[in-house]
Amino acid sequence: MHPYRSHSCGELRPSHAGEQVRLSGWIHRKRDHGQLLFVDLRDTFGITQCVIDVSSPLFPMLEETRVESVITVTGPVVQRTPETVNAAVPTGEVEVQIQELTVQSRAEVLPLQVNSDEDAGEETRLRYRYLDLRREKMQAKIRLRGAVINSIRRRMVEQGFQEFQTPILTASSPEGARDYLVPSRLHPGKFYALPQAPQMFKQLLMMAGFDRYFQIAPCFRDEDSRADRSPGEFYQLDLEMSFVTQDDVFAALEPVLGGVFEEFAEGRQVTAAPFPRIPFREAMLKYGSDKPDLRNPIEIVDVTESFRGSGFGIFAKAVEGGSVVRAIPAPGAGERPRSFFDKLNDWARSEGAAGLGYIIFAPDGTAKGPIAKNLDAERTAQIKEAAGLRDGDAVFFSCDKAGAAAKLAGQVRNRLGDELDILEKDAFRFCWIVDYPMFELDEDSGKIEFSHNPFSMPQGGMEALDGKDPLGVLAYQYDIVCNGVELSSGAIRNHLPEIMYKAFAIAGYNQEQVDAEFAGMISALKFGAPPHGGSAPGIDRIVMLLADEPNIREVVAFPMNQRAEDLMMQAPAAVSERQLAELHIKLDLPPE
RNA sequence: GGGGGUGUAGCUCAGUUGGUUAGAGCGCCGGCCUGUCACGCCGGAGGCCGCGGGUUCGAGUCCCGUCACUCCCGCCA
Repeated sequence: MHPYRSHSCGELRPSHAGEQVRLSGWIHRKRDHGQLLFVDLRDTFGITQCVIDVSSPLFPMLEETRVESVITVTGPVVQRTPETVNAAVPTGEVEVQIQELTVQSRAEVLPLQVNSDEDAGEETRLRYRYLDLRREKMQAKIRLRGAVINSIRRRMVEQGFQEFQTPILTASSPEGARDYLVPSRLHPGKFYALPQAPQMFKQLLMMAGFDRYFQIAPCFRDEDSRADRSPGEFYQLDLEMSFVTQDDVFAALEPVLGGVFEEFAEGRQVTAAPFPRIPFREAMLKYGSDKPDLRNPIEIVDVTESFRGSGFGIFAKAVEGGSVVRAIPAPGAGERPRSFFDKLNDWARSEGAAGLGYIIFAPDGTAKGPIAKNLDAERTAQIKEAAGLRDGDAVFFSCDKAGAAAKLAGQVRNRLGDELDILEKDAFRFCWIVDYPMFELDEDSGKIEFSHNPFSMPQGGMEALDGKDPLGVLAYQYDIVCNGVELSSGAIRNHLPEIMYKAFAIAGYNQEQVDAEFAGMISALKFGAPPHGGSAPGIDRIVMLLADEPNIREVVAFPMNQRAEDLMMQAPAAVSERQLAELHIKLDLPPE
C-alpha cells in the first residue's frame, strides 16, 4: 500500500466497506470518550471520521496528539449503524477503524483555531497565513480564485486570444502611479521598475502583428492600499486587440466576464450582454459616480432651477454663484424618525459637505422640514415631480459646484441604498461607462491635463483636437463596472503619432518632451501600427465579487497588510552591507 | 500626509457612574466517561487591561502623548 494514502479524506462511501484503506491528513477535531476516541481526519478533499478504542496499544499516542497534527491511519472501512450516521458530511455513512497509526508531524498549541468559522484578528491571520488557509472558508475562496482564472483563460483562448508573458523587470514610466524600483548591479545608479501594467508591451505586441493578446498579468504599484486595493501587487486580465472598434472590444469582453460570472453565480442574477452603456457625464449626473452600483434604484436629478431665486436663501444664493442642486430621492424614508435625517446630515458634514438639506413628503401629503418651510408649494411640487417622489418618500439635496455636488450626491445615494436596504439582492449588475472626456481642468493650476490615459484615441481625431474646446473632446475610453466596483478601464489607443503629439501639446508637452519620455512607443508608431484597443479587468476584484467579500485580502493567498508588509516572510527587510555594495547603494539614513 | 474605529487571557469578546480579588466562550493542562460528530461532566493554570505620562484617596474605565492594527480621504486604472 502507498506509504501515505490509498484514498483521500473525502472519498470513502458505504461501497468501500470492508476495504483496508490508508488516509493521511490533519486532525481536525478529536472527541475523546476516555475508552473510545473519534478523530475527524481532514485533507483538502474532505473529512473522514476515524475511531480507535482503549484496547489498542496506539490509543494513548493518539490521545496525546494535538489537533492540527498530521497523521496517517490504516484500517478497515466500516459502515456505521443507522443511528450513528452523520448526514452532514459526505463520508458520514462510514468510518475508518484505526489499526495502524503514524504521527507524521506534531502540532503545537495553535495561535488561531483552524476548525472554527470565526475569523481571528487580521494580524494573527496574516502572520500565520498557512494556518488561516487551512480553514474551510479560506480553502473555498482560494480554490474559487483558481477556478475563476482557469475559466477566464479558457474563454479567452476560445475567442482566439493568445497568452503572452511580458517583462517584470522593465523601465519606469513617467505617468500614473509610483513605481517599485529595482537597482541595477551592472549599471551603477540605474534602476529597473516593476510594471504598473504591461500597457506598453501589449501595445507593442499589436504593432508586432499578434492581433489578439491576453495575459493574467501581475501589476505593481507603490500606492496606499484600501479594502478593495492591495498594496504593492495585484493581477489583471490584460487584453488587447487589433483592427477593432470600441464595440468590438465590448463584444469580446462581455461573453468572457458575463460567462465567468454566470459560471460562478450560484443562483445570483447576471446582467445579460450587451451590458448597458452609460456616458460618463450621464453617470456623474444620475449616480454621482463613474462606478455606479446599478442594484441601487435611486437616480439623482438636477433641480437647480427649482431653487434659483427661491425663498430658500442658502441654495438660491449658491445657485447665483454658479452652484448646482442635485436631488437624491429616498424612497420610503418619509416615515423615518427625525434622527434618521440628523444622522445623515452629521455624516455629510463629516465628509466635508456644508450640510445635507432634505424635504419629507409625509404620508398625509404635506411637505416637511426646514427647506419646505421656505420653498413655495409650486417649487416643492416641481421637485417632487422631477425626482419621481410619492407621499411617504423623502428627498435629500446636494448643493455645491457641479463636481463636488455630484460627488456628495453619489455618496448619499450609496448610503441611502444601504440604510434603506433597497439594493437588489443576489445580482451582478454590469455596465460600461463610456465617453470619458479626453482632458480636464486642474482646479489648482488651471491647466489642462489628461483626464485618463494619454494614449487613448480622441473621438473625432485630429479635427476634434483642432477645435476650440479641448475640454469638450471625448475619448474612446471606457470602464466596466459591476455592483459599484470598477473592474477595469480600457481604451481604443491612439496609434497615430501626429494626433499623439497634438494631444500632448494641448496638455502642455512639446514634441521633444514626448519623444524623450515615450521614445519606445512613439518610434513604434512610426513603422506601421494597427488601430487597436483593449482593457484590463482586475482579477482580484472579480473574485471578491463572486466570493461576496468586501476585502481583497480574503481572496489573495498571501496578501500584505495595509502597510505593505508581509508579516509571515517579514518583508520588506534590511539587507546586508555586501548586497548593498554590489548594487552601489549607500544608505544615507540611519536604520531607525 | 490627514480623519474615524479598535487595542483586556493563546483566540474571540464582555467589563455599568472611576470603587474592593478583571470575567465569559473557545483553546491549553489534569481527572472521569465505549458511539460521539461544536461529545459531555469536574477541576486547574493562564492578565504589563498596547506603551508612556497625567488627574484622583482610587484608573481597564477620565485626560494628554505615543505605538500597532483596521476603515476612509489624499494617492491610485
